[in-house]
Amino acid sequence: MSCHEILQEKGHRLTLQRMLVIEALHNAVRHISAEEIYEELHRRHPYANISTVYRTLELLKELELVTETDFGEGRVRYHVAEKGHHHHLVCHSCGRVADLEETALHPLKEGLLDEYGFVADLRHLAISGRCNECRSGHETEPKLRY
Amino acid sequence: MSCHEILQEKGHRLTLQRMLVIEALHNAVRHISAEEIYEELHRRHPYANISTVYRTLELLKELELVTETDFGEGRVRYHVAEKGHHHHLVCHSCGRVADLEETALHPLKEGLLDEYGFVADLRHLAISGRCNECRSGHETEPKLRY
DNA sequence: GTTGCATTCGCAAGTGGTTGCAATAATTCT
DNA sequence: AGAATTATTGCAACCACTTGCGAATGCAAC
Ligand SMILES: [Mn+2]
Ligand SMILES: [Mn+2]
Ligand SMILES: [Zn+2]
Ligand SMILES: [Zn+2]
Repeated sequence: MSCHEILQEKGHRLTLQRMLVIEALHNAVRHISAEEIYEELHRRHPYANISTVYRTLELLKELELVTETDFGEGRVRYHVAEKGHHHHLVCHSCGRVADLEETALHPLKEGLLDEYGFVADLRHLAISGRCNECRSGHETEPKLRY
Repeated sequence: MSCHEILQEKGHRLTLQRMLVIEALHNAVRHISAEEIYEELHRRHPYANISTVYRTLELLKELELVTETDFGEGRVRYHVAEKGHHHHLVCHSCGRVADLEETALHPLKEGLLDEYGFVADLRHLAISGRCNECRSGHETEPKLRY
């Protein structure tokens, strides 16, 4: 079911602002920031305010329609949930961002459940560290791809 | 070796401001915020500015003398590394904060190293989710203990 | 269509944290 | 000790994000 439908079904209004935020999220190639979403929104609706972007993102997060990920940039990035749940390995040395299957964290999730009865909420995580390329001395140019 | 000694050894100056920040960190019972550190600093050095607190914390993080943890409060908390490295389970339902042995994340760390050659930097993590008490319906009063 | 009510929005102010810059303080050199 | 050099600080402005509030909007009842 689409974001639009879920929003309406739960009794939220499908305003132009919200539709444009959702569209920006869907059009994003990878992970998009609030500021980038706002740029899209502002182009087509100049009176819109960035606080509406943040409020819409908050709502979409609550409904689990988007995930929020902190890549350590000083700003956070968003991704529509229906495009898939994966995690990331962020190298603090070269800046490279690698994808990590969601299943890579299943053992941890199960361990916390078995030993602590704790249901961990691990979605769209960014784990920082040092990547294989940097460790083996092949210092390549940092290519940030969020 | 103490924070003071390591700081000086690496050629950093041991100013009154820095000593008071370090003292506040050491006196803290659990995890202390920048604002709380600043209150201590300001009491004994009224001209000091909070940006000095942030800059000192930044320096101590780089030297791996303190760890930073985001408990999801909207502000971040600090802990001197020599008091021990543990992680936390934060319940988003009741607010309870439980300690998690560092070893609980060792399997993940090893898995990432073996399969991706990635050396993950997992220190003083806060994992959010739903705790055992909340899951079993015994809704107790939320006791935040950072 | 008009009225009434709840939701959403724009705006401005606030929060936690960072940064550029000029003044100050510590360290090194003479 | 005094001068030159460098690190550190205080201050103000800024950044990402949040929030209170009054105005606008959407929606349902008449
Ligand atoms: Mn992703
Ligand atoms: Mn801790
Ligand atoms: Zn790397
Ligand atoms: Zn709980």
